[in-house]
Amino acid sequence: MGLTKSHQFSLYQNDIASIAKAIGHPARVAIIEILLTKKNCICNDIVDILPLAQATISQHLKELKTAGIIQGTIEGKTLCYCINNEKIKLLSEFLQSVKNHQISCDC
Amino acid sequence: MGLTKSHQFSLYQNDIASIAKAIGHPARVAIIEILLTKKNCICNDIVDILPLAQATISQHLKELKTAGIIQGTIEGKTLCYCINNEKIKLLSEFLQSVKNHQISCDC
DNA sequence: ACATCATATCGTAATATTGCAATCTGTAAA
DNA sequence: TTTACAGATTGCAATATTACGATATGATGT
Repeated sequence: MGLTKSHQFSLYQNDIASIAKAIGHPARVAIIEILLTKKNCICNDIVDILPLAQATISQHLKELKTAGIIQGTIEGKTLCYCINNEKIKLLSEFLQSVKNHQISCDC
Repeated sequence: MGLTKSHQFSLYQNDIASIAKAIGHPARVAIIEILLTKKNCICNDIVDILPLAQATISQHLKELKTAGIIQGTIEGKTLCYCINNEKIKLLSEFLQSVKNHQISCDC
């Protein structure tokens, strides 16, 4: 036990969940916010900004990358990260449909 | 170690993260979808629909409730769950701002 | 009162996540 | 080539999550 039964759920449900899960940590929300303040790409000041060790941030970046939320390209000595809107859109549309399907509720 | 450094991040960042985290499991995405198919409230068929034990589903419902995504009211013998749009909106608006801030990127 | 049904809670095992120091890798400057 | 820097990876400890059987709780019907 303790193993998530992913195979029991649809591809879509797993996809939505993995995007949301990637956003589900304050450090990763912070990273996304930092990526937005920089014009487009950021070449890693993140370590200086956030109160976490370099190894930890590298790990969080990897998770965001694995979930497809950010992309990184090597640019000489440094890495250049930016947000991939595809996944953001997918989750956004899911939330939109939740809002739309919502009917008056007495709860 | 192993303890998330929540206090190092803003209330907003923690809030967004906890909403996303709650959605970050396929079973919980499935539960949300089920709640949408029922007109407004659902009086627990979830256990019959999902391939998980009753205890597990109860736990997932609790997490969604703790995150503020769903609300439950007792209705005689059964419980009546429905979605609370406030939190959905908050995360939705965050994603919207991510999309809006996005500027052309060469990555 | 008793049985029944719907859910919650407890206890526990398996697995995943978080965080960091230390170390490795690859690029660029000296 | 040596040095220095930016990141990634590894190894490990602490903690959290997932899942479920068993049991508790609480309301309804008999």
